[in-house]
Amino acid sequence: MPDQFVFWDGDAPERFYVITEGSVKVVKHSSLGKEFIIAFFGPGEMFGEVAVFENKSYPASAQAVARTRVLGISREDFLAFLTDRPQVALRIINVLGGRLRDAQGRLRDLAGERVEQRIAAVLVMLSSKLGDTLPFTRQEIADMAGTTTETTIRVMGQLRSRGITRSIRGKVTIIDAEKLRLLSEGYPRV
Amino acid sequence: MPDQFVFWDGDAPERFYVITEGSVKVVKHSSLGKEFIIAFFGPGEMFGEVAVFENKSYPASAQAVARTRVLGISREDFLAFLTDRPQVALRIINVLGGRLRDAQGRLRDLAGERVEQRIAAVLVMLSSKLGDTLPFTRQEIADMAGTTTETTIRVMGQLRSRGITRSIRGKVTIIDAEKLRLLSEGYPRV
DNA sequence: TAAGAACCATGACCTGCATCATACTCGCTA
DNA sequence: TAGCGAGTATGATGCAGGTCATGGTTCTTA
Repeated sequence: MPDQFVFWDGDAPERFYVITEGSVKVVKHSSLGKEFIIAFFGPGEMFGEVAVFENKSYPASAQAVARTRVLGISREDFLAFLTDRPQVALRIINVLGGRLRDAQGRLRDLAGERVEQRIAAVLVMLSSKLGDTLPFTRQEIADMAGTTTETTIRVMGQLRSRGITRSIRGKVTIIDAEKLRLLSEGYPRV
Repeated sequence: MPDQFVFWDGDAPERFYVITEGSVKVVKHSSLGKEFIIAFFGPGEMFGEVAVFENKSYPASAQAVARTRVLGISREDFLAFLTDRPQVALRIINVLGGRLRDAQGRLRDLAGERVEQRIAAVLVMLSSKLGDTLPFTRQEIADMAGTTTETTIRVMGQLRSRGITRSIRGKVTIIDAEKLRLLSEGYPRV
């Protein structure tokens, strides 16, 4: 179901999940309740596996967006499955490595760059996974870029007037991917 | 040698490293050259392994602090070593998982919290690895918290006058770990 | 088809923090 | 032991972007 939580930040990690249909956002809340979206996952992707491996409570919450089906796999089952399939372990290392790389890149962006650039970076990142049409509201984009809805609306207004994106209610279309990429890398006015 | 680089952001990943002596900081530079410290590693810890596994160029630079010795391990050697030692692979998954968890926690902090809180979070994180006396300058702490040296100095001045930390030239000592933890979690004035 | 709820948009204001400037202090080494 | 560089400290100033308020528009569902 939309908006239903698969697990909450702090829950004990009974199982991790693979998405068979729909998508899931992983969110963390700041001390004042502000939401920050750590990642979106779609069909075929897994989430929650870090907590399961470490056997520590989930470090974030997972919430379904749209109609979603997930497959839960228990810790024991998976560890047993893993130990005599080294190839799978290597694959997982790769997935984790990729996510770590992503997270660190975003860290740098959040720390050093300014909003316009951060929003551009989020859009680039999303379009690399989802293509040129992104099904997100400004609210959600704001939560991913670590800024406010209002600021995102203003920035996206400029992007539109510069012919870089177009958008209608809940959907953003990237027109000029190249300019967007330049922006995300810090070239001032493209 | 101090300040010497082990590898640079963008280099081809020939090997990854294990520290035998000294320590290493992993840094990324923003588009304007501002430095952001992603992680510090000490003896026994490895770094650069994500790039090696994925066989993509290093996503950040690694720079020695103090006198440091590292052991380099090549991609082929390690993959060969790994494939018939599933336990090692599991161990690596754990290490990566821990780092991912860290990175995501810091992401939320950078996005949602304000400087004082972010600096407190950095100090808490460091002290959990290094104990109560931290060998860092305000400059370095600033680079980890994603702020400026001046701001860090001001904030640390307040922390000192509130009896939470003490510090001399290049060293910070945590007096009241509990208050610091509360601060890092967002309790306003402790 | 009316009413409510999301979403988008814009203006006015204010503040946290970056930036710039200056100066003091400690530790090193020539 | 003088002098220089790195670290620490503090004030003045400016601005990016957060906050608050208000209104319009599209979607939904009763």
